[in-house]
Amino acid sequence: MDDTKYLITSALPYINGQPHLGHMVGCLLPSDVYARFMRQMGKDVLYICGTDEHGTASEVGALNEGLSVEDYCKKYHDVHAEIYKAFDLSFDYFGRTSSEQNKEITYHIFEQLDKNGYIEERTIKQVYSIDDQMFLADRYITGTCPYCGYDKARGDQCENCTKVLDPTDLIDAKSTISGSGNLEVRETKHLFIKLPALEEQLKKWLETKEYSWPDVAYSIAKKWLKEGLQERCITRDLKWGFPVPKPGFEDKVFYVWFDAPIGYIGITKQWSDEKPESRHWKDWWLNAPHVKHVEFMGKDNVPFHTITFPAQLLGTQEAWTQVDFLKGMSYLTFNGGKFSKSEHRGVFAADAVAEFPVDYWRYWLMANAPESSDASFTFEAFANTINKDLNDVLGNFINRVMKMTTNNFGPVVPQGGDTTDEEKALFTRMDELVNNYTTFLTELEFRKAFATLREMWVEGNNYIARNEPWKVVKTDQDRAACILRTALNLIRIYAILSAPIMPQTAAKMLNLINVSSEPLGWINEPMAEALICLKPGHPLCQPELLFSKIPPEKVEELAVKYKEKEA
RNA sequence: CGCGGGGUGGAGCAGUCUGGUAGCUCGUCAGGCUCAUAACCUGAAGGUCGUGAGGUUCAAAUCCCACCCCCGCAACCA
Repeated sequence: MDDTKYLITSALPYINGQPHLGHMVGCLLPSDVYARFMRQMGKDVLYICGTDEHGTASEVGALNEGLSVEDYCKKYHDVHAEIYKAFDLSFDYFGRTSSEQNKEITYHIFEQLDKNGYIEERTIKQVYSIDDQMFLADRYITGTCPYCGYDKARGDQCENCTKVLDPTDLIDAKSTISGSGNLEVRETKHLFIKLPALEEQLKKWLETKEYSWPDVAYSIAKKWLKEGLQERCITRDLKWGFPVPKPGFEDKVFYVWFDAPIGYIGITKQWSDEKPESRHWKDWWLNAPHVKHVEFMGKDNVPFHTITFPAQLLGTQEAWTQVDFLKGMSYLTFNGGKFSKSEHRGVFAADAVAEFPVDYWRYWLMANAPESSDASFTFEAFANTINKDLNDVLGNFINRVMKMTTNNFGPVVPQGGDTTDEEKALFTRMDELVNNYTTFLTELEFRKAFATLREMWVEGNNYIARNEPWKVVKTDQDRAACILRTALNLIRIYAILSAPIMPQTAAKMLNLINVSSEPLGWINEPMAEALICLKPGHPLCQPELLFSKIPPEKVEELAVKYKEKEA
């Protein structure tokens, strides 16, 4: 008996701002599809996500909206939660990094690191904004680049000439928060995690992942180690965050990237605290060798999940669950460029669900997921796929089979006829495809998986076209009954296999053929059995269209509306 | 400058690790069918795989070298 438990986490979306399609496809959707798939496979799954709330950006965001940071974060936490619910993300718990539970675990991990000698104090010089009454991260300072004269150079780097800068290099430096030029350099004391001391341990651990992690993830991690790790500052001079529990640092908080990944653990504890009698967070995180941790994230997050967070855990010298498999996604671009909130370019998740059914988005995004390289979203491509794959191939198959059946045999699975070589050929082909599909999903090869799912739909149309039941029914009722019965059984298979990517559509499909969606398992038996599951006489519902096409006018309208094309 | 990823028929991708007559989806064209959402099925045309009359090899999209282009990263933005 397989007692492996699967801990599935999606990178925690940052609280500040609305999630867009890039966020959805970068970690949220793939993790959901995987979690749903694994649950259908009968695995013990815990799927965790939440909002990442600390950092300067929330403080600034709150300031701009005239809210306290607490209220601001609460507000946007709810916004995120609502959107993800609309996208049918099936989190077991959607928590917050600002929770008490996360604070508790962050403190514990910090104290262990400190006790084990992995923390050191350093005094650094940092720019202080007198008018903002706060220290500014280099990013939050702009001025004129001393090398190229670009007047919007940031304190860490000039985007124009790409030179790496020190904020004190800037001419006429200003705070991006208030615009004030009233800045001065002050000394400030901070805590650093001694990553170099953990380098050897980390390297050893990482090497065990060479063949199980995707190339992108492994090579990014290896690059960091190759260049040599540096001590990393884990505290900040901010008000919003967890106060540092160390004498002399009470007025500082932890750096957002210190407590954000710990959030996976803290949120698990939020989950278990709701039902302490039956849920135990430690079963998933501490001394839990049977847990496989699968993480999903965008490629920008990879170093934090492969280097800094694992190092934090290693340094405690406790047996925390580390990442076993990690799926790093590339970026989805909008018409070749970046999604940009400030320029209103791109489609935000909330817009998306207002325009089309969620399953359209889920299907398109996953079938075209940016796995090996960045992918581009355009409404034209989107409409193309929805019209072709969902309407013409899948939707039409279901509709033609349902109508032909009810018109000729009434609303029941027809009786008569025995399986012939035609059906046996179909069984063989479908066995192969289902097997491939399951393997691709297990290995998180999403594009390949959904191309295979589509192939199964095509196979259904193929079977119908070859056997021509509309002709046969005039001469041989029994044979026609067998063909349609087999086709109706295909609908059941399609529903079950489509459920991870299109849960609502899958439920509708099962409704049409009067099959309960509870519990929803996987197809593990051979097709010779699976395709005779619906027996003659089983009642059917009235045919109903599952999808509708996106007309060219709509594509044009949306392209303009979302500035894919200039109006 | 450095690092990572990418550059394959009109579009989007697979194949590259383990070298051996270039594959898939869309689109296009032709045919079939008419049960079905003018949907479905079949077939065809179309590329020599960023560049180099580079290297290795009997053989390179696949290995090596140089260069070009695109995207991203560069550790106090998350």
